[in-house]
Amino acid sequence: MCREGPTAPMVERYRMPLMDEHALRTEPADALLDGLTDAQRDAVTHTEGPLLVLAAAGSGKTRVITRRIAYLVQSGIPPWSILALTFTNKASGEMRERVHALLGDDPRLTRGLTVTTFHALCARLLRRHAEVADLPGLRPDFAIYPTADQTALVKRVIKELDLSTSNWSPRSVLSAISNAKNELIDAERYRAEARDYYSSTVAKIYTGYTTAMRQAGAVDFDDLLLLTAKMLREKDEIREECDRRWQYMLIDEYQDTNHAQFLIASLIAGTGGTDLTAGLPGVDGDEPDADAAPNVCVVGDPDQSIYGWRGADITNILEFEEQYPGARVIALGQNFRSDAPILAVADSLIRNNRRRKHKDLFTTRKGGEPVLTTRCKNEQHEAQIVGDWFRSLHDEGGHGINWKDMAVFYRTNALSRVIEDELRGAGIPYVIARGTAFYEREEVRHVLSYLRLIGNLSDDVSLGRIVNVPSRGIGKTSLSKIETFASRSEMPVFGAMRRVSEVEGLTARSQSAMTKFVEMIDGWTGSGSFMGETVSVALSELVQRVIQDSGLESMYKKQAHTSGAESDLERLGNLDEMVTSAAQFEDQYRPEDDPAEFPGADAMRDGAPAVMPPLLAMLRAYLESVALVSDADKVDPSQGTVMLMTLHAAKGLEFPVVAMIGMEEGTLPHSRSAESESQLEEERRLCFVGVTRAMKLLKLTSAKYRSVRGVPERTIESRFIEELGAEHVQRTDLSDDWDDFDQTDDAPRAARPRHDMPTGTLGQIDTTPTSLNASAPSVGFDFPVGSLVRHPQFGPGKVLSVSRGRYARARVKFRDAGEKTLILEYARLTRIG
DNA sequence: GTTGCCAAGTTTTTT
DNA sequence: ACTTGGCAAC
Repeated sequence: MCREGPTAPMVERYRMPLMDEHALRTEPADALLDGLTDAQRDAVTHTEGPLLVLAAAGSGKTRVITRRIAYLVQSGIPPWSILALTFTNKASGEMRERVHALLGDDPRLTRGLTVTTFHALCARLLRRHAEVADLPGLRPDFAIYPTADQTALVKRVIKELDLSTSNWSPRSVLSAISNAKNELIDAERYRAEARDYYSSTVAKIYTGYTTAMRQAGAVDFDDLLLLTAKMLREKDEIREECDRRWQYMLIDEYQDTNHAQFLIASLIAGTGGTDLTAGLPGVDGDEPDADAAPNVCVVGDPDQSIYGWRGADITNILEFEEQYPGARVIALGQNFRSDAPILAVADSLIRNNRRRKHKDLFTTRKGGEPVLTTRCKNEQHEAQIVGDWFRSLHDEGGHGINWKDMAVFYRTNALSRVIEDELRGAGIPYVIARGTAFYEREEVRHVLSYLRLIGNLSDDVSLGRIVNVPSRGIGKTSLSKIETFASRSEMPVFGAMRRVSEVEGLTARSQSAMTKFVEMIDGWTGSGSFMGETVSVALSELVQRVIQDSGLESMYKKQAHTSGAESDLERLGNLDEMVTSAAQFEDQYRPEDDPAEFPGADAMRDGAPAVMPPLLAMLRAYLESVALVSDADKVDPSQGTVMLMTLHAAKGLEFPVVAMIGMEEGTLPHSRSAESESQLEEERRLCFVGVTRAMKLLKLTSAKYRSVRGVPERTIESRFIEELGAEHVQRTDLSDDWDDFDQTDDAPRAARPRHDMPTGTLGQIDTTPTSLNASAPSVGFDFPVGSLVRHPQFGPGKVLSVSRGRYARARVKFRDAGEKTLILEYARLTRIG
């Protein structure tokens, strides 16, 4: 994507010599093109020049993308010159895996291949170049603050400006700031452009927030994009390095890119679209000519654009052809996923969007079941209808459907609760795709704050969160004294604690408490040495020590003991899960996969990474990966359980059986989208995404009464139900059928076996949470490795490993439900065979 | 400095 | 319904 001269075609300049050098195959294997439609084949083999692939739902998009990458490599393109960008870690992980599977084991074919998310790429680039990027206050060891910390910080800033947090709600201010950042407007420009009282106040908060973030050595999600765009724009040598390296670029879900992402992609691609970069230093404003047109391939579907609220700019995809004149456009319209009735219904629905390029959805598949819609009495009834439906599909003699082939989608997370209750009661195993929720739990956030502080001792926000958790005698007053001292002497709070004796007005008691705190942290870091450069102390060990030494574990144990509450035991389980997650990270951590590692460039660099102790490097990488997880990342269809998720999280997935609940005005479309036609259209696309996930069976339900914050409210059926058309829809109305409801509520349900074990939940797919039961068997049951066991929920399985101790865990591979880690004390395992 | 209780606001979706 | 923050008692 270099534009060195208009005469020499890219192919010759870059491809030929490299082919010799690597002695790779010159003819891509035909296998890569097997079984593709003509359109798919075109998309795979179009390697040079800009390409837009309009991939309708279910049109085999992933297949095309992965084969295209493999095809490039087999054509002799060096893998390290290929950059594939996605939005979620899950998507990038899958893509990487599938490409590797296509290319086989030869490391020459995959070395340096960059498949990652926008945010992860930006994080790596920023770390690598922080020192030379001239971004004020940005240090290479920055932390990435999740929403909770952003809110805390913004709140502090608002208070410091003597504004009231009720007039200036941190949430809305933060969203204003976020919107600005997505438009690449930094605090300075925001202030310059502020005209009214509101925006000039937000400008002040924005400025204060940015300063506070940098002081804490942190950035937020939006900063990753904003700062990277800025860096690439202003630093010619950095931009050119990227430009030179990544000759072939691929962007998935292009309809979801926002302005910042668009610019980053354009800058790396090497031709920033004339209007965007005109006048910027280092970028000439020439019309991109045909030879210099970058090899950028974007894949997306405007009908699946559902992130407008996050700044996604649908015009990026609609105007791709204008940005890159001469771009090839390939439409993938044939659907390989859904039966005809589902597709027909989806098409009928999406035709109601006026701002849209129509494209035909078609399938050659015949037959299929009609789409079912059911109007229910209330949300409990609705949940029961769904549960019963799943149960009957599963139990159907001989050819029942596996739980893992069923899913429930809903507009808002709050709707999951009733479904959970129902499925749990009906003994149907389920898992909620809620990746972020795990990391937002109080106890998990505490551990992460400790870890962040360890990874970056100037992270004052993290310090503030845990310095007195559990209570260790460093309360508000002494903390504010040390904070004042710290800001006066311009050092981090933790540094100030080292010099606690110089701080005036501290009691001897709090002085010694602080000294003890410093010693504890130093103990974990080996006083900053992180056990040196060679000894690799396991990350999970560090996490374990933090959990124990900090007193967090005993704090929750004590609470669990006194309260006996389920939530406290859950917390202990989650602490354990932290150790497991760190161990998992260790296993898959490969520092050489860092996309910011440029081949050949290492010798030139003198940054921190080279001297960083391995444990510290791993810790930081771990924290980064944790900061960037999403709901969608946690969806694992191999589980033998029903999946529950939001419509947003459902994008990119498919299930034979789908239930969409809450099909009501105000829920879907959501009431907050009532303001404008374009928001309504986005809701319709959201519905469209849900419908097109279904392969065989689809049921949409609504409740006549739904309780909002405890108050039952009468609802109106969603307009989208009507828009599905009548031809392929079978409607059922059970909302007035009180007698029947009473019956089904009591008799059949009572007769049905009830299982009181909670099912996998709590955000972590791989964890089986504890169930609390007074009559839980005491530990001491013997489950040797290899023994066969039965779990009331997950059925038969085999023990893979057992740990000893108070919360002894067993790793069990279930026949139907996959591998799970169970806490023996609560898991009610029985031995069989 | 710590703990516990009551009032208030809160919910759309997520990297 | 459920968390969060402020305030009073210990």
